Amino acid sequence: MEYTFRTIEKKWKEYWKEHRTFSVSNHSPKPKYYVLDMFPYPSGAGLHVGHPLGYIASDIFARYKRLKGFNVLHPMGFDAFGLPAEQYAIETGQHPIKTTEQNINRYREQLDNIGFCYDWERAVRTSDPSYYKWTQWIFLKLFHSWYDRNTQKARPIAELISIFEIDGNANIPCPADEQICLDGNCWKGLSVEEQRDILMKYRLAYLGFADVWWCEALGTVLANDEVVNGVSERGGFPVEKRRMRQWFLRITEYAERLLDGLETLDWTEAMKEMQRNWIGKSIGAEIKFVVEQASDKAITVFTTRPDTIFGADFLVLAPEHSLVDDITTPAQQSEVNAYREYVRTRSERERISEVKLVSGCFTGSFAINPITQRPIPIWIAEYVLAGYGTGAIMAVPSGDQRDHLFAKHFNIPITNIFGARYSGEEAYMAKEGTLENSGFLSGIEISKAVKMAVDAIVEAGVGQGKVNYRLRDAGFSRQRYWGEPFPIVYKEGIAFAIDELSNHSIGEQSTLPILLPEVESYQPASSGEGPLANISDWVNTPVGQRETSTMPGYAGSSWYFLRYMDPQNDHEFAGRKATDYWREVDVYVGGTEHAVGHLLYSRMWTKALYDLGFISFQEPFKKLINQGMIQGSSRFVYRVHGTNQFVTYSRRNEMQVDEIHVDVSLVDGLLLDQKRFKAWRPEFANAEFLLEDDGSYICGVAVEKMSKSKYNVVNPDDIVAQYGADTFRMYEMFLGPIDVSKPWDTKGIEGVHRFLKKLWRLYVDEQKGWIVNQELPNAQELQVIHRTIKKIGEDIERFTLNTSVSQFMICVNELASLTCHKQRVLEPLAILLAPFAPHLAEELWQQLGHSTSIMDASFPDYEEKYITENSKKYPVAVNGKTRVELEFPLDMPEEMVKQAVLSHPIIMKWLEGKAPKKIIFVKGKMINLVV
RNA sequence: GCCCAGAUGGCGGAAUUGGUAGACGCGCUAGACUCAAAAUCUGGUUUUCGCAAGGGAGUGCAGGUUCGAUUCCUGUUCUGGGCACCA
Repeated sequence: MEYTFRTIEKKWKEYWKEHRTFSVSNHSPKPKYYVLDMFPYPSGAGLHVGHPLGYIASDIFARYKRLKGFNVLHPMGFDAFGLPAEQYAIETGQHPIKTTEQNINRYREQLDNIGFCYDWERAVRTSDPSYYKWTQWIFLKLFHSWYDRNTQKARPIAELISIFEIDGNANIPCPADEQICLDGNCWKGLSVEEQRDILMKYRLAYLGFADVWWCEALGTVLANDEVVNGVSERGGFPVEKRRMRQWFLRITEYAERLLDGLETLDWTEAMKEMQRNWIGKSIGAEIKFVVEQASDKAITVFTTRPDTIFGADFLVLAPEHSLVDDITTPAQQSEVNAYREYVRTRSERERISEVKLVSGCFTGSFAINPITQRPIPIWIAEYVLAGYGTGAIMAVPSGDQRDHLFAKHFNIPITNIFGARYSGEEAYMAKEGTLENSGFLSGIEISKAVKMAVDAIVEAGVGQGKVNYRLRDAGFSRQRYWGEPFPIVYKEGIAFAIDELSNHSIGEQSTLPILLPEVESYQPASSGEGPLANISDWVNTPVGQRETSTMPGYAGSSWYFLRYMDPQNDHEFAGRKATDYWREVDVYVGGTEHAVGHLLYSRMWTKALYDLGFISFQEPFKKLINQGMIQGSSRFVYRVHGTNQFVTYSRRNEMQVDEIHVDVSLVDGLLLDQKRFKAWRPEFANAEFLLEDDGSYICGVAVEKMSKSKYNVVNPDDIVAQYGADTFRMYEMFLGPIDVSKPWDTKGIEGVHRFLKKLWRLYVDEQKGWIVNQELPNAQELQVIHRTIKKIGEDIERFTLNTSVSQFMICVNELASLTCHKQRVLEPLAILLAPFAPHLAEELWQQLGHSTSIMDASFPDYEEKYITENSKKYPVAVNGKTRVELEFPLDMPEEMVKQAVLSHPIIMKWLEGKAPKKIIFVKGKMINLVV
């Protein structure tokens, strides 16, 4: 009997489905374990072999945990809202619901093909009204909440109103505008409009303004992705920034907790570091500079180096800064206007990464340095961003390279406050040494001067110490169709949540979910609003207009892990019993590209839901496993320029050639199938070949991203059809460590396939059939299997699954050479294999005489006594170079070992009669003689 | 530009805590079985000098620490990911 993987895999897939083997209950006496994959966006291209890498790893882990006695939640779903589906709709007129449905079905088939143990009964898709109802619901909770800095938690906005009615905002500074100051009476005297305006400045989901890419020619707002080299990707039209009213999430209030929470997480240090840098906490000071010509106007700068205030030679404002208009002198007005026009065409990335080109513009005004009383010029420049700090800096050219380049370029005189350490050529950026030429700070160590400077600033009443975060509030509006509609209606321009208005007054669509309406066209509205603005029946309600933006992609993905816990619940986003049972995700597997987006937003949503009392934990993902990418391995043919002749790899330099991607399926290793190549595309039908001496055509190779256009995409379905899902799963793991990128090479899969066939032959003989016997294993066999049990268990715990596959190979090679067919060895081996090659393991398990799924077996324990060796073959080195291997019992006294080593002829030869200076003996490791 | 990773044979990779560099597999190669092929099995395979025994070099590059460095430190080059509206 051969290893007939097709029959076996089909049989067990049907068995699992029929017996609901992977259906998970929220009630179990077993301890819980939650294993989650980052859910996919179902693109039209389907899955390629790179996508399932992480899914296979987490599937192995989930199955392992189940064998270890846990009740394992391992769900999958789809992040189904997004730009590509909408783009496709614009191009083809097909409704995103339809194309998304098709794509999801395709993904589902491809995933099922690989034999994952997902509980599909729990599947979610973010574009389902039954799902986005709760995305909208959470948005409303954020809208109805504010962040209490005193208790460091979110609270209902109703409680804020109660406080305002008594004390005003005396103890609750406004996060959006610290100038706002009111007492209880003052609050009560405000109009509803004024009150709501102030409340908006406290809400966790709030309306503000942000710059978006506007493309006049396309009449639409573009995503960063759709802007390439300063023009629209579609059509190449000019784009510019336009300020629009947008929803935001006040994630900045959570900055400190997001930072602190990292300490409790089992994530890689690199991942935590990226989040820390993104949050970007910096400690410094805000300093107020009064404008010389208009003493009622002041510019507040944020600096991390208040100690350098004596070296401040000019101020730089972001070109968008609200004071620019006020301070620009008539003489400079046209230059300032022109410069601001230019900046509107620049992306933030370009603005901050530009190093060669220094640009800026003088406003004509001067500001008074509040400590030195010296007037200094006020400039605007693109390297200062409106959204960071106060949108204004004090430039210290002798202490900051950026400022230094600027001063040199515009011939602004530089004050040296570092003496000889400032070269005049480059700024002195180090925070060591003493300050000079700095008034009362002269001669003071920089480390001490920072605090002294802040004290002086506070004393002078011109500023204060300040902690600043690079983190910005998260833009939450998209001028798009394919996303969650907002449950918001504008009544005379004021935003109301639908639950603040009576059902009657809004008319239809007055309760959650606010359904995404059908549209005629996916083109944006003329105003720059999204396509929803075109549906006047939907937009207009008896009380006012609905919000026409939709929510961004990360809305649905910020909380989906909670929905899996209780996916059918139609009166809560997830029942408290369910969330209390499953709690946070124990292991989350996904790519590092989500390091700061999705992973930060999910953390914030979790904290907000925790604060508001809806869940009992405040971090969503306890342990994070990063998964690398599988790259494509492209193949090239070389066409002689201007002809239809193709020259083989080794001769390509003999003539002028064009390198052309050739479909990898037409190539076996490097060998081109010439016949199929001719049939591939009409223009190659009459191709002629200039071949190697042996008549073969050898292709060129490059490792690139897997993509359709490079003809290097490998579909898992094809691999599964040819080798089986079990081989595919093990091969993906065998390729290398989970977290690094590596190229796909179909050729290599045969080794893994051979291994599974070899393993099969331990159990089944081609002629005799089932050959497992009941003999007792000997010491060697016990050592092999117990070593394997140990290694596989440790590897899975550490997610080093590539070495597990190696260990399986070693184990099978050894058992084969021992001709071991003993049930007591092969039964535990089948269980070890179950997470990796589940179909095959089930088949073996059944034939071993079991009537239930192998998933209900227990992972075997190893016994140290079968593994331990009592002697060690020591490498013996002289001066670090290994000269001989000598075997000694592990319990042999050190002195005796040394004696034996010294009297060994090879060692004596290397010692040349000299006595070694030192003998290093590391028990169980090595011996080194130093001469 | 900034932040975070990575670099080891012809290829994917192993070396878990500073202790035999190249496990395991691919590829290549020699052989067994076969009329032949497939499948399977056995041996060889970092490189260099050498008939061999044996020696030299070697983990991107340049230094350093150490009895000993793929592993730690400093600098540097290249590649990948992210940089706030791709998901």
